Amino acid sequence: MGEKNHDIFQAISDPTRRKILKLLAGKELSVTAISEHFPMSRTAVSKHLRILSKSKAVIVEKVGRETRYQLQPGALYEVREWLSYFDQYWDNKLAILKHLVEKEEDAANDLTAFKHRMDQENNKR
Amino acid sequence: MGEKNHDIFQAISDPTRRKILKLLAGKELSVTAISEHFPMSRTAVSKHLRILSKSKAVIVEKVGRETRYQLQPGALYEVREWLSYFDQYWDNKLAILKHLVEKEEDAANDLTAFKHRMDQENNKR
DNA sequence: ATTTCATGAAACCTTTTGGTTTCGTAATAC
DNA sequence: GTATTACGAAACCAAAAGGTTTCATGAAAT
Repeated sequence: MGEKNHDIFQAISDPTRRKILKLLAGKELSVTAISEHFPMSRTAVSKHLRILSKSKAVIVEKVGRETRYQLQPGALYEVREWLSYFDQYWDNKLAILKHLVEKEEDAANDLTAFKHRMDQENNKR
Repeated sequence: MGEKNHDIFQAISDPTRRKILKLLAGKELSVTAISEHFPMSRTAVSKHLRILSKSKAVIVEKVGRETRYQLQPGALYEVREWLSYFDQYWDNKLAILKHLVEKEEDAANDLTAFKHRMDQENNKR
């Protein structure tokens, strides 16, 4: 399986991996704990986790004899960024609007806050 | 190549296909026109187009002897939706900031542009 | 009518992907 | 100390992905 794969798009292209990411949302889980949710071998799940790890979508932490995986949502930023390019071409304006109203108002505020912090970061350099 | 593939995540996992989608943003293009942008055969590009078509990310229109492809951004909604699930875990602002810093100014500019679009959308309401 | 152009279908090839089973090893439990 | 647990590495495999070349066909141009 891909050893040099750092591509987040590739990482989330597999349904099993997408499911793993959702599983890890909020809680840190061990390999065995994760693999219990899937009808495949632990080893197979472990490989998926490696791929997710290479793409920085999760981070690894060794705790005793377990390997705990944790979600790192920041890696999804690249996808979000790519998607946003198409915002202007989105023909289904109602869909966008609905989305914005329901889910992205908070995000907008967060982004504003970021912008501020970014500016501060930039000024330091 | 995948004959029964309807998965938009799979469709956008390939960099060539992502580039094609950007190419098609705004303008309708023929197979030959599209393939001129890539270092591979026209046939290969044609296959990518079929995959994009199966995932509904583009629509086909026959015009005389050419086949014109057109972006259908609505297909990306599923991805957007999936991503939005992680919004709540994104409040790990340091992670995002880290990403931004790593990506330097470009990301910052993109963020600004994003913010702008958000404001515009919000003003419409 | 003939040639040229735009394209898809088919056959083919190599690499990658997603899975398996087996085995080794380090940490914990007994 | 021995057994058990948690895991990864390795070898292997079938299928899918991504590309190629060749050929057939329909539309447009000459």
